[in-house]
Amino acid sequence: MHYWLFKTEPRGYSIDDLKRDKRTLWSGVRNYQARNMLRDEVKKGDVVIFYHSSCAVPSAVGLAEVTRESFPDETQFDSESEYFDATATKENPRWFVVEVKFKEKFTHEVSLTQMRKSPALKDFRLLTPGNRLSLFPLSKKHFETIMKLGDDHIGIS
DNA sequence: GCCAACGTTGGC
DNA sequence: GCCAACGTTGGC
Repeated sequence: MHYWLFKTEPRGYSIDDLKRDKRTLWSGVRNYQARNMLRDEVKKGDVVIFYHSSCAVPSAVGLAEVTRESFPDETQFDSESEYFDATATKENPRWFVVEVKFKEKFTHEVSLTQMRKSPALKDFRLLTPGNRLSLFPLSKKHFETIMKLGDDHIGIS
């Protein structure tokens, strides 16, 4: 079992949207490094931290679980879609999706600022300059540290 | 809106 | 294969 962080812009698709939908296909990934991980390494049962980016308070906001491993992203074949890719074919698809289901929305979100302050997250990928990958794996240690930052906040606010 | 840090594209 | 130009991401 592996841990992942998936970035999303809440204006586009938020943890509340996932909570409402229960399940969703993680479509629209159009970066080769992210694609390769999505296609080859994200496995059923893996745990996903949902991260809101490009918003007022960038934060880890909840958890999801992978319920289906990679298969072709239909949006690449849809000329109406913003994710359409004219070079992709059904026989040779270029982009992939996984399915995730909602697990929980954090009572206390863990902000990027909060994470930067944690010594245990010094080498966390999200915090390294220029990190632009929309998804990446994280260690159990980092996962547990983030969960603890949320727990520790209880009673302080 | 600014800008750093990328990734992608395309001419050569 | 190099690299300049351009586009995108995403925090601030």
